[in-house]
Amino acid sequence: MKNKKDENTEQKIIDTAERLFLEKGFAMTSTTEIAREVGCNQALVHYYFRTKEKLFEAIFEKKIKMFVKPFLESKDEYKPFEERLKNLIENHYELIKANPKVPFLFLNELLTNPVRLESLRKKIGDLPKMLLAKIDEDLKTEIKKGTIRPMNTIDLFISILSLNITIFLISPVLKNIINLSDDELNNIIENRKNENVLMILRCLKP
Amino acid sequence: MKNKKDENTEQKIIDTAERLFLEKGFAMTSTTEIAREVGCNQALVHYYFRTKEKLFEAIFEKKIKMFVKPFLESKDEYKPFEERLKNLIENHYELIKANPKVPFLFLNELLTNPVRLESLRKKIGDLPKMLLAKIDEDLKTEIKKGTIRPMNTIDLFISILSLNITIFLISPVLKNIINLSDDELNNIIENRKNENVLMILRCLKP
DNA sequence: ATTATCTATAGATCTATAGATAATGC
DNA sequence: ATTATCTATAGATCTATAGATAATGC
Repeated sequence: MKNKKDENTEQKIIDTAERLFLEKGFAMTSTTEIAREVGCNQALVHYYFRTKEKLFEAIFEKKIKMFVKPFLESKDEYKPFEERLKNLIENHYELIKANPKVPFLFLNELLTNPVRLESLRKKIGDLPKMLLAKIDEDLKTEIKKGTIRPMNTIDLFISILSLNITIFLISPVLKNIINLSDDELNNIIENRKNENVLMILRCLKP
Repeated sequence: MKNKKDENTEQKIIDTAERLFLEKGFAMTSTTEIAREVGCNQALVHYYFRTKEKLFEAIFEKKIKMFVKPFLESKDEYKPFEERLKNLIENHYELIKANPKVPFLFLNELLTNPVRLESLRKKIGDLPKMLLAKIDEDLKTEIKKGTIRPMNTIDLFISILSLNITIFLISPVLKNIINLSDDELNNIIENRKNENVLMILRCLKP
């Protein structure tokens, strides 16, 4: 699993760094440790990526793109609002499920490093506002029609994000503290997608 | 604000350490930095607390107790289930609102340091399971009565936690990325308590 | 020739402690 | 006398680079 046999060293470094950064964050991962796990010497990590910061940024940016991309490819535009919303929630959930440690990485690095937050803002610019505005339009139309209770788009957004990310943020802690088996945890995770959709759709009702 | 004039040095060290640990986590805060901000030399931090780890643990434990305590003092037992639940959500929300950086501290330290997670588990033991069991009893009764749809207690718990913590976890990021003013952010935070109660109560309906 | 890998090391932390000196309490 | 504070320093990292050597591509 870890070593696709003929992976070159540069790729091995990226993969190992990604794994360690996701596990422990930037600050707690040293280039020495990355090199040790790759099985090369520490200087080689710097040969390929010059600095630990640049190595991290390459990985961080890849993850950001992975999480932004699906929201740019908007489809289903002809379907009714509720169905589009359901798809949005489910796709978002599946994306996180496939990358369960990414939410913590984003949170950790954006909260502890103001420079990183600032550079993210510069990179994505108005994108979040535009996406929100798009949903806002839809929502306002539905509210006018009376099919949805009056509410702010930002609140809807926060509700979805809250429900979708938290289970993945806390699952290692939950597993340990409540003493859950792998199966029990998987059941919970499996079940939550529907639970989240249900909660959001119900909360929209007038 | 920062210096209650005649605070002694030991207390100043605790307060400063708490502030820095909450801001940047254990790993990214050095005893050198704590001392610098306190205005003493670095050796003094170790004089009072011997190790950085012990200093952190003192603070961490205080925060854990602060968050566990309200759930041990269960009152309102005569009131109807929905009202008790509403109070629980609101009290939990207010507690986090008063300590908005604590959720990140817990998450960060419990996820990146397995030893800390293990020692927390040992300390609080069966408590979480017992609290869940208590809610479970209530919930089962209500489900039997038909006042609440069939659902798992753990899912209810996760929903509440998700909705209550996330806004505080993400607010610095949100503020920057969506470019919110302090007032706008405060409005959102003010509004979410009701929003969360509404969502949870609605999701319980049969 | 060029690229990949290694050894060695400078320079910057950081934690923790030893031992000296100043302040305080009796 | 005891407690609080300081200076100095050992020892352990860690990042980044210089310069040597091995492997590869033409």
